[in-house]
Amino acid sequence: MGEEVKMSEVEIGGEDNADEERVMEWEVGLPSVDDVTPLFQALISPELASAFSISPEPYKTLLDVNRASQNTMSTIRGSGESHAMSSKNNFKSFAEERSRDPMVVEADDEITDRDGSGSDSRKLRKVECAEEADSALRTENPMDDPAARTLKRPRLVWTPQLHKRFVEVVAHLGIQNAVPKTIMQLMNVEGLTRENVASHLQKYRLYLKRMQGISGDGPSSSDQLFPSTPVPQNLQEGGNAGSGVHGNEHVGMPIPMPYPAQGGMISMPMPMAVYGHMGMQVGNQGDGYSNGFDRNNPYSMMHQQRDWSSKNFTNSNHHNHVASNDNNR
DNA sequence: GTGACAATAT
DNA sequence: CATATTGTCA
Repeated sequence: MGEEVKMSEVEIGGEDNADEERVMEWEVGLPSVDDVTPLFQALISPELASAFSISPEPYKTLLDVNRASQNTMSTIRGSGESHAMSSKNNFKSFAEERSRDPMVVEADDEITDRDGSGSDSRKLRKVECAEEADSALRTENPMDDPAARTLKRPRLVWTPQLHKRFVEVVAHLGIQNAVPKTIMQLMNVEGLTRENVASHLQKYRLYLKRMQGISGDGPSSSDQLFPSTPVPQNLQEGGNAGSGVHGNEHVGMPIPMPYPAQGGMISMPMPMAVYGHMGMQVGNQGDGYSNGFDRNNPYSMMHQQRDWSSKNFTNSNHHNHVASNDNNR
């Protein structure tokens, strides 16, 4: 009890950084397949990756961890709410201004080489700095343990990539076999809990139900089940950690992903496709294959609600929720 | 005040 | 495991 009252998030008003309004309806925003088709282009060809022997997840070096934790500020909104706010609202201004500004083109961040050497001058960068500092303030506590396990983990944000992964897995399992536990395992995304999946699955099912109920324009009309996951082209593939090379640590390849995919994308896709912002975390930039979500930290996004349908640009700063790359499974 | 998400409880 | 409820944010 004490002061769980949020200090002044409302009065700040800066919270509206990017999510102006959520349009909802996943289908919305998904143009016709025709529209998206031409846009097709893989960020990095799997073969190319293989050719270069790019490893998805070689190993977690101390450096990585360190870096990750550094960038992994995350506003742990579950536990400590009070302290964080004060300094946060400071850079909030930037966020607000930026997001409101329609011509925010400079947001185009290149993930190519940004180890933070000396190319920081963007406002965004500044924001990051602020966040960083902020997190530092909170994080400098005695517990040096990078894992921060027992702490409540931040709210999971289902990024398009993550969702895509989810859908794929469900598709492969078949709706009938798609149960939280299995899905979670197949997704093989560390940090993802069964609860997370269950919750999302619930929503997903609702979505499916809604779809077939209404309209009937479903893929197969009476046949329930869902879309073959058209999977948006841009983020398509690549997200999969296992490019075939070196099996993952344990468990090994989760999903073979046999499925057709681009060959016959049907219809009724998911919403999360078009929007290409992503200010993904860091941590694996060196790997060279940073494309989609990291199989290690599903939480790499900004704060909480999604703007998937909204403006895609806005790279956003939001807060970074993140939960270190650790999990207590 | 409403809607939506994710988390949590049943 | 599925569903219902709650909490939080925009």
